[in-house]
Amino acid sequence: MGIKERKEKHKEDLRQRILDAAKELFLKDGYDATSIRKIAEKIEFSPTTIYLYYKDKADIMYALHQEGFILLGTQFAVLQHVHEPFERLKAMGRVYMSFALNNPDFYELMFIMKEPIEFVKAHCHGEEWEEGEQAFGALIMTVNHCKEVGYFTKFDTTAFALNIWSLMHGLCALKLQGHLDHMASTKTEIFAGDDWMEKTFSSFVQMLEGLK
Amino acid sequence: MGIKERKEKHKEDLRQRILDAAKELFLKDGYDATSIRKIAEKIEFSPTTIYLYYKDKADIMYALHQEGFILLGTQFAVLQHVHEPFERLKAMGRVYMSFALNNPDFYELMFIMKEPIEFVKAHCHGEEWEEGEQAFGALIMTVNHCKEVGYFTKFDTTAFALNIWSLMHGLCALKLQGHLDHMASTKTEIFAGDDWMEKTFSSFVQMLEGLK
DNA sequence: AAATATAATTAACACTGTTAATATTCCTAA
DNA sequence: TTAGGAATATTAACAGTGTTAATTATATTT
Repeated sequence: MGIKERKEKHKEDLRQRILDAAKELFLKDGYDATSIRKIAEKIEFSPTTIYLYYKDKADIMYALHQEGFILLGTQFAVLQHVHEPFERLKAMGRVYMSFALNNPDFYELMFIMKEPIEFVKAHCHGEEWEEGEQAFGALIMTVNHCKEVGYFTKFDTTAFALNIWSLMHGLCALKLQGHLDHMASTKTEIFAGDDWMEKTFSSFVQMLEGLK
Repeated sequence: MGIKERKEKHKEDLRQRILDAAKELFLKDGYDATSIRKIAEKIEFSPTTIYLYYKDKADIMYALHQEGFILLGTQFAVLQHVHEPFERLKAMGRVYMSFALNNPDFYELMFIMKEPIEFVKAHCHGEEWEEGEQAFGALIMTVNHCKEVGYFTKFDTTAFALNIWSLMHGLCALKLQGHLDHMASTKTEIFAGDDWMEKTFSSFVQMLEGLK
């Protein structure tokens, strides 16, 4: 039955081609401008064909959402080689920030938009979406390691990890949505100099260092 | 020329009626579901009439965005009566959190969505949008007052204020987009109990208290 | 009352996601 | 080899969206 396998492979191929086309459009023009019809045009198929391979637009975007988490996951994975826990924590912050700045569309899809997480809730009830949880798991672990070497000893691990994630996310989100730049350009007397993301992050690190 | 004035007033009235209809739909069904046609139907006018009073949809949403900032501003204004700076800072955090939870659609429009801030950039070049900046100004002032009574003395005021805003925004945004609840429901062993927003905020306050 | 300015409307454009019905292709069994 | 049936792809259509141009109705001024 080699023919059936080839059929299956062909089908899997087309599914991937749809995703690649979607990804290209998405990274170029963003979520809204990535329409089913444009994806179809890119792969030279009829728009409705796409619905034979993906449930709907949210399904396609969820697939990209997953790709994003895998990408962030691989960047986090490298940091497991940094043995000193606090150094690793700082490095994770830097990587998170870089990821957001270098992949703004992915970041938006992964952490800002509602659609993908609602798709998870609606269709992936149960075990799915390990990728996202893994990243948070890595943070929890690192905070615990930090506690072992004397940091944050008075704090609840989960609450502290949420603090860190909230701050990093808030900083990235405010930057990406243009709020930071807007403040810097209107409140010039207070926002002297530039790179306030870096300055804010440094200030946060300084804060954490005081908690040893 | 009393007639001309009445005409002007009538025109201003319709502008307000459009905004009220938009607000009602927006608070009920959110941004996307608030269409020009639905607004028009509500005020019993033709859809295109709306374009005689507002430039486009973003213009209407910017008006609501402003209303949101005025609402938050009034809630902040009350806190000026809290004299002890650190107490005031904590109260501001609580008010910010409550505002986000009680007015999720407003919060999204004000701090999460791109459209309104891009509308500001495109059309309100210059002096406009004091409301938003005022809220941040209040935070800067309070941080400075905290420094005067011995808090955060080693930190740059602007960077520290950005830290606080980032954390509060990140926490609210993660909550509103469903990320917090998702984590709590999948990582049950780590997220025992509930109200992790409150727990995270408490942890943050605990952190700030250590900086005296 | 006629001319003009203002206000509101209809019709249309160019899109969007999505579904039902139809056509085409391909593999299997007689 | 050919007929039947399943899988795949397409066309047509629905119900929307924001927005603009052209047209009509209303009110004001000359």
